[in-house]
Amino acid sequence: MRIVTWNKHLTRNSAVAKSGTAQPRQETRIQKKNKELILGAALEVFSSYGFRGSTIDQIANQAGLSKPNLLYYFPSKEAIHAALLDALLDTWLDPLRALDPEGEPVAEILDYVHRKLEMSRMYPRESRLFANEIIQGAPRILENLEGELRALVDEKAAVLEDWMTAGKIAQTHPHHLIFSIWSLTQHYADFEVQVRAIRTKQDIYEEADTFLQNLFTRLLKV
Amino acid sequence: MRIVTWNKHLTRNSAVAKSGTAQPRQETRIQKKNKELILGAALEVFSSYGFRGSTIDQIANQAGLSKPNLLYYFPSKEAIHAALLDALLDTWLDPLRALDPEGEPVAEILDYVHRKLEMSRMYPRESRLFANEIIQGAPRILENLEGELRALVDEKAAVLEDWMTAGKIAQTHPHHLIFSIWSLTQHYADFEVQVRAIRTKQDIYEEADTFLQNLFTRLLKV
DNA sequence: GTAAATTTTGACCGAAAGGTCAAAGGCACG
DNA sequence: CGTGCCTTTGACCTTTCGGTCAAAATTTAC
Repeated sequence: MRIVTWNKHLTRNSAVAKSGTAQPRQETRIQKKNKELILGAALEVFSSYGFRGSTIDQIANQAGLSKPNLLYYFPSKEAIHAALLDALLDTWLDPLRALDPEGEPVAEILDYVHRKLEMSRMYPRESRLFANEIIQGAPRILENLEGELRALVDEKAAVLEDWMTAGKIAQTHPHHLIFSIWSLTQHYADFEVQVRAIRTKQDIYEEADTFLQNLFTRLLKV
Repeated sequence: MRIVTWNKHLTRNSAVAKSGTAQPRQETRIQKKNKELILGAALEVFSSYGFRGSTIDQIANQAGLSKPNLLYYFPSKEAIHAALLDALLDTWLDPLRALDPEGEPVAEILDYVHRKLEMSRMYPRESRLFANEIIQGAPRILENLEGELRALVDEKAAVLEDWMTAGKIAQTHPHHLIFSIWSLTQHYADFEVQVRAIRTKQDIYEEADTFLQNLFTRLLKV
């Protein structure tokens, strides 16, 4: 995925003026700090209100910066959003990538479920950021879904299918098996408000883990 | 849930002037037509962009009305949204209400799954309207979630628990069983773009139905 | 310590958004 | 066929929003 870093002020810096070639001068400590600050604030805001529902002022406010100052680091609201999705999309799929074709089938899948649930527990805002984006038609990441994501899923679905053919796990639809893992685990992050409105209990994720491990154990048993 | 119908023009109509009591004059045919038109358009727009991401102009445009004309029927953007959620919340829970304590346990649950999936297939926009609202913290329906919804879920969870105690279905966490049905079925509506990006196939819902029936059959088997 | 570069800010701009209003255009009914 | 209510509209108002800019403040590099 394309990394978005056209810093206005960096394109007219001394490196360019002196050498004529546009080799990006390295980030200053302030730049690094503030970009992280902004992305953190943007995650908070975008995940709560969606792209169109969020304002630059909200993000700047959350980050403790003035609006023009924020726009000094990112050229537009779009750019912040893109940078966030960009950074996230990669790490978000790590649990699925970790599914090992050489491992013990049932354990691999149960591990995947566990890791994915852990992602919901640790990074609910990230989960909601994606959820918001996808519910609203994924205008900014459709390409990635049809490209990278689809390729990865197809690859892993093939692994699952092999396991089924080999009689290591029960026959089901491999793609829908993956969908089911996503939906079940992400539900606890994306619909957290609803879950907590109904089930007022501290350790929701512990209950969920027990429930899901049992569910998939039963589903996969040959 | 409170019904929202303070039509500015109806509060100063002749019925009031003549009798002194505020008995709402019945809706004209034009009012009925246009209100439906507006709610339909609003569903389309709100479900695509969320509340804050949608504009009155978009809705008016979609409905083929001018903005002031739309605001003649509903006093504000808020009011349209409230009316939509209001009407929907009720019917959305019908499948769960239909779960019959006297029925055959496994069949009842499998039917519920089927009905819920059918809702996703027939009313994906309604599903996304809720999803948008809940992901963004459910600011407008939190009360309903903690009230009506929770009561209904608790009631049905008790039924499930009875079935488990009686050995009619396998032991699991009843609340999470309900959550799992919601998440699995709604996923196909809410994340439709993602599902279709990965699985380019016409009859996704047929596949899903087969998959889910199998999943819950296995989960519930004693 | 000073010159150059980086960072921050207040003032400002044009467009879009939610909503109002008065007046005009229809419609229904005696 | 005219009177009174219902419906529609264009013009307008205020606030919010995304973004710019020039100048001031601060850091960095020598």
